[in-house]
Parts: sequence; structure tokens; C-alpha cells
Amino acid sequence: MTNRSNITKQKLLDAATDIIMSQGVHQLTLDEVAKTAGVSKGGLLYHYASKEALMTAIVERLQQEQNELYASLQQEGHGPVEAFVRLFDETNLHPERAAIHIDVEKMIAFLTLFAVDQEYADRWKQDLDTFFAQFQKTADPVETMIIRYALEGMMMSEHFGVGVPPAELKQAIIARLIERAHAIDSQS
Amino acid sequence: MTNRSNITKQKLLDAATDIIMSQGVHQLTLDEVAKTAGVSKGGLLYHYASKEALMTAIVERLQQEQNELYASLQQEGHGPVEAFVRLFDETNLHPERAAIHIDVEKMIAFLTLFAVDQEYADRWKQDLDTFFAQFQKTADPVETMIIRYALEGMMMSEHFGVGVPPAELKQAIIARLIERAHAIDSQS
DNA sequence: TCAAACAAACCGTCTGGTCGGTACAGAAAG
DNA sequence: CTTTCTGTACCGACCAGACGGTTTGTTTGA
Repeated sequence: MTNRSNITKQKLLDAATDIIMSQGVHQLTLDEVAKTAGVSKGGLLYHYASKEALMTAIVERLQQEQNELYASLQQEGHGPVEAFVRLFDETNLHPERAAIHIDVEKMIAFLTLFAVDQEYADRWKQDLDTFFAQFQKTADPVETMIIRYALEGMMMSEHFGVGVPPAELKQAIIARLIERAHAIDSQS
Repeated sequence: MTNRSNITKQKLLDAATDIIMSQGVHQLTLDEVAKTAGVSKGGLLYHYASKEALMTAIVERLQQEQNELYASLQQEGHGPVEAFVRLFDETNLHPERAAIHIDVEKMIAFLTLFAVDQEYADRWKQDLDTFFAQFQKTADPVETMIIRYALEGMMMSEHFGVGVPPAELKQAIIARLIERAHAIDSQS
């Protein structure tokens, strides 16, 4: 894999994510991706042999970025639950702080992708299932799951722009979630 | 609107929701809806002049059912926050108890619809924004929003079937959410 | 008998994917 | 040093199928 090829591939993935977040998944056409990336459709299909391959690549990149960020948060000394809260915090509220940059929109792109086709969802299910399994073995599984659910719900809310609270309230919510996550991690 | 017409329309909406939940929104084609409903495409288009009209009807039916259920829960004496929790509880865990029947799948159909196109989302935004505005004026807005987010996140989790906890844990989560919602309503 | 309630063939567009070709950077050959 | 060859990266016209919507025809019930 040459350097040049990699750059183009990244451009294509960037273009695809841009389209998904700005226009939705149903507007994600090969022509549009190629045009946005400044490449011909032939060029696009050279790198990603099918639309599915392209979407898979999007999911995989997001997955990798997310995992790396989570790992780095744990290396900073945070427990698994608190690191999970901070993962959302970083990607939703302070994207500039994160070494690996995942902004809300990219998360959203992933989520929408996830929503549209079960097939892409399956790629995540196994990973996430094992991941959340540990959440059910903390000192307070009920509270842990509530925290988890709250974060996912908050993400959805931000995505759809529905019932989004003022910034201070949002900060306060995150703060309280971190506080509780920290308490749970301490007990575990 | 004759009786016969109404039955067919309901059949069509049922078929459409079935398809969305079993195969995803991208498989929601007019041909497929017609076929599933046991009606020709012409018949379908007779009742819903366009695909958008059909989807709008799906959203509106769900919206209406949800509003009615929420209102009935409040009439049972529950405060706004607790009623909100119980709304999700009814539709997610005890669908058989509800007078107005909304099962998980229909909720899911709505959500998926919501996820795919901003246009359908806009139909809800205003309503939901004013609705959630009252949640920011309870005795504990932070906790109230956490409860709300948790319910939405839980719904998503159920939808995608990712990281779904065992039934007892799910029950415990709902129980604790109801408990806290009740406390907030009492203080407000 | 008349309108509502369908049926079904048909059309135009959109879109994923194919295919033949081009540009070009190096390696091999002479 | 020049020519030939080869593989990578990319282009863009084209095709086939899917899908939303139209049109025209048929049934059915009051």
C-alpha cells in the first residue's frame, strides 16, 4: 500500500463521513462521495470495490479511533466506567482536547450507519456486547447501566437536536455522570 | 372515510412498520409494503399518494398513540417525569398492560425513521423541545435529564440489540429510574 | 349505475457497478 | 542512455436493475 493510495483512501472516507453527517446516509451515493473527495467514481471503486466495502471501512475506522481513545483514557488512570463517560465527554464536548480527534458528527455518522443496516450493526454487536458485559459486573450494575444509557441517549439527543439542554446544564449532567462513574470505579 | 378504507390503511401502516423493523428503512419500498399488506401497489398509492405520505402517516400514528398513552399515565396520578419513565416502561417491558398498545417494534420503527431523514425528525422537534423544556424546570433538572437520556439510550440499545442486559437487571434499572422520577416529581 | 377501491402494466430516474482506456513512475532490456 | 515493459492509480462513459410514481383498466358494494 503506497502512501499516495492511503491519502486518497482517507480522503474518500472523510468525504463519505462528511456526506453522511451533512445529508444523511440515504444521500451517500458513490458519485457524491467521489465528487466530494475530488476523485472520479472509477477512482473510488478502485480503492473500495463496492459501496459496502466503503461503508465497512468507515465503520472500521471509527471503531478503531474510538477504541484508541478509550484505551488512552484508561491509561490516564481512569476506571472503565469513568473512562467511558469521558470518552463521550471528549467526543461531544471537548473534541479539541482529544489526541485522536473524533467529533460529534463522526460519531453520528457511525450511529446513522448503524441504524440503517443490520449488517453493519452486526460488526459492532460482538465487540460491544463483551464490552458492556463488564459494566454488569461493577459495584453497582444498575447505576453503571444507567450512566451508559444516559450517555447514549444524550448522544442521540445531540444528533437529532431534539430537547438539547443549555450548555451549563449539559456540563452539569456530564459532571454528575463522571462523579458517579468515579464512585463506582472506586468501589469496584 | 369508509370502514373498509380504514382497515386497508391500517394494514398498510402495519406492513410498513413490520418491514422497517425486520429489514430496515432502506428496504421500505412501495412494492414491498403493498406485497406485505396483501395489496397491489396501485391500491397502496390510492390511500397514500406518495411514499412520503405513507411515512408521514406512520410517524403521525405513532405520535398520536404515544401522546395518548402519556396523557393516560398522567391521569393515573403520576407526575410528569415518572409518567415519562412509565411510558417507556409500558412500551418496552409490559406492552400488554397498556390500554393503547405500542410495542417496542413500533417505537423502533419510529426511531429508525427518525434516524434516517431529518425531514421526518423536524415533524417532532417542536413538540419534543417544548416537552423536554419542562424537564429542565423540575426540582432536579440534572437528574431529570439523566433519567430521560437513560430511557432514550435504553431504547436505542433494545433497538439495536447491543449490550442488552438480562431481564432482571433491566427490571432493576427501570425500577430505580421510576423511584428517582417519583422523588423528583414529589419535590417539584 | 356510479363512485370508491383496487389491480397491473408501464415509465423515467437514480444509482451501484462494469469496463475499456489513460497517465505515469519506475524496472528491465538493449 | 534510450526504449520497452509493467503495475499502480485513476478516469468517465455506459449498463442493468431497482424504485417511486403514473396511467389505464377492472371489480365491488351501496
